[in-house]
Amino acid sequence: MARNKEFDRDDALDAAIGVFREHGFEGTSTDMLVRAMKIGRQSLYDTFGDKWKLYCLAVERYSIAETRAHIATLRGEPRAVDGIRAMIGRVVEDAQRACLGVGSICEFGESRQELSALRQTAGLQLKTAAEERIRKAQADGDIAVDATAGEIANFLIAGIAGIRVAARGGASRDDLRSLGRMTLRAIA
Amino acid sequence: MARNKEFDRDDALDAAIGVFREHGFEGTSTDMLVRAMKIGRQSLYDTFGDKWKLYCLAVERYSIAETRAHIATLRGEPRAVDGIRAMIGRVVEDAQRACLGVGSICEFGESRQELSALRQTAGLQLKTAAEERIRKAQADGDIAVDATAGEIANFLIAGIAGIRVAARGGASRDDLRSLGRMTLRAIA
DNA sequence: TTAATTCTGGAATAAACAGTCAAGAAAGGA
DNA sequence: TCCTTTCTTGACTGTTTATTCCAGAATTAA
Repeated sequence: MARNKEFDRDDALDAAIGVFREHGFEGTSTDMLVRAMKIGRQSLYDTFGDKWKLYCLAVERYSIAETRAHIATLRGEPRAVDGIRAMIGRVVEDAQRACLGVGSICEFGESRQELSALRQTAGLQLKTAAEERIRKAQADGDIAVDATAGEIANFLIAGIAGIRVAARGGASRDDLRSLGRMTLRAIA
Repeated sequence: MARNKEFDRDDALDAAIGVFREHGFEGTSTDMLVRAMKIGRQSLYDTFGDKWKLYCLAVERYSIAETRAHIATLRGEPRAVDGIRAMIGRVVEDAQRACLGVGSICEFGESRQELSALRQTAGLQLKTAAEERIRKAQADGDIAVDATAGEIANFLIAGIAGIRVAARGGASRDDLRSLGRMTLRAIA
């Protein structure tokens, strides 16, 4: 069995993610994808099916990576509240690049069940991990106890979306830092 | 000079807004627009130029109306903090329908200066009005004074975006109400 | 009524688009 | 070496798109 150059599927997906997060699904043409992914048109169709399947795979890969990064940051500090701070801090520092999750939510809402299912999986993972750390931080006396961990987790996740929309809308780095600070202040 | 049925330009624009906020610019075809606006294709091009100009006009009209509504709600209560609460409450209750402002930010970011300019105008108006009420509420002793009115205004606006993204992503009414409560709690 | 004007709807156009096809280049296994 | 497989390339197809054109219907002023 002869194996060829056989481009890296994950690298190609990462390139597709880069295009989709900047231009959305409808704003992206297959030509843009082929050029960015540096593969032949036929390889794209052979490997990923069609544009929609590729988009779904891109969103899935992005969600998994982003969720994993959030959770790693969340757990990366011994003190739970510091992990929460770090998660928000990471969002602020990375906010120049558009978020494919937010983009796909805004573009499609709940109209595609494939996307909704993907989001639910990733969202639940993140929320569960966040709740666990929030409960810990509450037990440490570092954040408010007059709201449930679930409420606080949802608030943090919505806060992240708010920061990312603000960034996409042109907010300065200082504005974003201020938003991060306010979001954290809110749960203290 | 003979004047005909002469469809209402604003009604037509409102219909276009309805389509654009649900499907975005790229996801909307001129056929969808013509059908929703209930005007002839030629009338659309005669009256609005082309699809992009129509989109810009739709975003402008939407932004003006939405900003006006925010400010009216903000000022609709004698106590400043109640106006702020009411503004967030209105967002929560109206969040089933996609926001064209958030949609256009996510779809185009800062890549179209026409849109960026529109947004800046509307955003500044809202921020200024919010700051004025925030300062009042601070003077009343109803909200925190350890953050500037500008910071709090930005936080509220980002919070609104976060609530709207959450809603678009399928959050329940109760979740949204909880987000509103948390956002308000944050500035108290 | 008649004339002027405005909207409509379908047809035409030209570009962009997603997706397919087929010939060949590259690369490794036999 | 030759064969098999995989990737590339460019051309091709058929559809969808935005936009324009045009003929006629509707509407109102004179």
